[in-house]
Amino acid sequence: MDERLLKPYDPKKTESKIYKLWEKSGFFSPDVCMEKGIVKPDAESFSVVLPPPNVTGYLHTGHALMLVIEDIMIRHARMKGLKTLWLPGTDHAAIATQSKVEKLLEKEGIRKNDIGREKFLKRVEKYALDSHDTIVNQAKIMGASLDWSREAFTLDEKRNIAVKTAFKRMYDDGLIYRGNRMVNWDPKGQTVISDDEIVYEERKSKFYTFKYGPFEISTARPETKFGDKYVVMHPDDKKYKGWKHLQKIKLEWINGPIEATVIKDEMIDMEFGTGVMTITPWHSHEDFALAEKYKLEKEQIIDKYGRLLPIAGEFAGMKISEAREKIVEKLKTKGLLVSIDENYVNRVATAERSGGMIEPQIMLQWFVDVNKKIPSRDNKSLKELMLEPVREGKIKIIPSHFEKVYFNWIENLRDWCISRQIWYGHRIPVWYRKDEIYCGIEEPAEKDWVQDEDTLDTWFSSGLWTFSTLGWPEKTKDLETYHPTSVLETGHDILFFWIARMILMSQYLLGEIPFKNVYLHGMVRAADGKKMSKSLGDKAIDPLDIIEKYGNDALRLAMIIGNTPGNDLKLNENDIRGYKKFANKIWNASRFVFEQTKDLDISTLPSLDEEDKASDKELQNLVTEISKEMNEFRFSIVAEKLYHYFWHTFADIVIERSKAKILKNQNASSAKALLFTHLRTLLIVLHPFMPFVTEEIWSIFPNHKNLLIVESWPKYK
RNA sequence: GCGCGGUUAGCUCAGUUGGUAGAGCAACCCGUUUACACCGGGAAGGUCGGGGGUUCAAGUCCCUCACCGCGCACCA
Repeated sequence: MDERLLKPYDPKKTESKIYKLWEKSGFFSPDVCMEKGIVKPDAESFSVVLPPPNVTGYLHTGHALMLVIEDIMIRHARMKGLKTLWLPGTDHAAIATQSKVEKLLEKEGIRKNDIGREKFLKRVEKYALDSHDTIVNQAKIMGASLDWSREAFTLDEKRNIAVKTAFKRMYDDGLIYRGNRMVNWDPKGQTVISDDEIVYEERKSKFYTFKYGPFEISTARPETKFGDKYVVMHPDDKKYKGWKHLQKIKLEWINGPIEATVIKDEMIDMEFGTGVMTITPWHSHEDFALAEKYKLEKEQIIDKYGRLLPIAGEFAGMKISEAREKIVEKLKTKGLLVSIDENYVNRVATAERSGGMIEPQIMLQWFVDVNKKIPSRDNKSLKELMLEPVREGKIKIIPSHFEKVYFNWIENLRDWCISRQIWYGHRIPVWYRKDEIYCGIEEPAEKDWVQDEDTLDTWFSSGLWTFSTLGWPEKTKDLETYHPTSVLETGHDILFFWIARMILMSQYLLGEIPFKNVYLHGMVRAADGKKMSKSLGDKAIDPLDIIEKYGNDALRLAMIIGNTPGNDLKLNENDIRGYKKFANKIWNASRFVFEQTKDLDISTLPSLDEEDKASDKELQNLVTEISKEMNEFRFSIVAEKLYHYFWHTFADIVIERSKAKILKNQNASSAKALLFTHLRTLLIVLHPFMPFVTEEIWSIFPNHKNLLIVESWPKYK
């Protein structure tokens, strides 16, 4: 009897040892599996790219869930003999990482502008590297069977070439353009952000109504009203039928008399407020659109630091927050204030990362045109290229109801603003010389060219992830073998940010889909249902603490059983404790089997009696069932069935029955053979779910040829 | 406002094409029979959110209402 079996199963002693064994074997790499004859050269491939964790610290329970689900898929595929690649990497996460480091520097009393771009970037890179090391180390503790030999980083040299190549192609095709357009300016982070990076917060604010000539207008933002010289009403509004479109009126406003123009447009909601509003085209998406429609003048009121410009007269230079009440006071003195609603609730746009209040501005930025027809892609637009594969079922989203959400997002999609005024990230590959502009992979050779100061939205490089990691733009063997990837598994919160952008990039640059299946997992919540936030650094449950306490296999089962795609998971310590017992149950059952079968000649197993044949058949049926369910990604149900079968059929029935047979020496050989084959099969099918305890038992298994990680998945009908 | 998801045993949740409800944990009773007390045996527990419909048959399909959660849009 192996000494290890004399004590209860000890995950702590076992897990790191087992992971090292796997790493040493090289089986995480499909190339090694082929060299060693475990995978046939003509085998089908199964590939997954790891959604690269941000290098902003450490892994949380959400990452753990992702690693568990993907590791299960990968281990299963590998055991089925597929050419299996799980490719790791990390994401530089431009804004997220930069603002994290800025906050750290703040504590030292340093601002990034004090030390300059170069020095600051050094600090960020150091931080990113440390985070990377922590993350890789954690992923290993979690048992992820990733092919580390192919590891990538969204901001490394190879990925930079991919980014520049992608940018240039899109630029040459007219899909990337530079223009003055309405963008979301974050005065706190001092950068533009995309529509998707906005978080809306409900806030109670004052809602003022003022006299505006013969009209009354309402606003929550009096400080933007200096330049308002257009007053808009609905053409069908009977209250204002006396006024004509483009009619001029003179009126007294904040800083004296002005001339305003009446605009009649159907965008107005007659029922809201007084049914009349003035517009501020420079600082509102909707007003901008209206101004474009009627070719109205646009004036900037607020600068990029959130201060009022000279147009504000005596208020110029003031911060918005400071100016607001003073402006209201002045209007009141002039007798133009009608009322103040103190209980008005509106949604305030804030920046996801910095928390700053978004100030829409017209700015010169870089955009991706999502509506332009692309000749090289059958005159389809990027929008169409994103819609098509999902609509046609080439890309399957699990659970399928997210397809509707996806379509809805694309239909409302505006051009994607990709330039950012931050330092950390891929620099825009564009150079300027007076009025000339040059876009290229390399810096122009001649003198006097100055590169664009801005960097790219981090999702631009993430969008290339399925193929930039496989060597694109080079035509590599990896790219040919593993792209499109089999599954993209990630949280549903980045459906738009990432999944949509990957489809965009792959469809446009490669003319093929990036992945065949999208498996969306839910958010991991604490037992009380509260969100375990990733960006706030809230370590409600640290996956590593759980592993320390209960072992990896237990955590895995707790994350899989009862967790279906798209639904949130409440992580409950009781469950984890229960699955720790299960790992021990497997351990003890194995001890019994090994004890009872040590005299068994496993080269010629004895035949089974009728009763045992029936049990054997039952297991075969189970294997058939779960094999099908594995292929449909129904991991929750498979894990539950295996748990139940092992405990309540194998342990409670098969083992118990064998005791009597062996004791009485009636059909003892049949019972022993059944114990042996049952345990063997169960260890194999349990392995993707509980890799550590099964691999450890496998190492004690008589006559095992290789590691369990590369053992063949049992045949099924 | 538009859309999506949820509502099943005390708790957490499964339940694939419709065929008279399942698991884990908790609680209850019995048991220390040498793989395992990180255990075994037994019993209990649900008119599947409300209402209506289709069907021989509905947790499962359709309509409707309520509550919870989420996404998107608007907010002068």
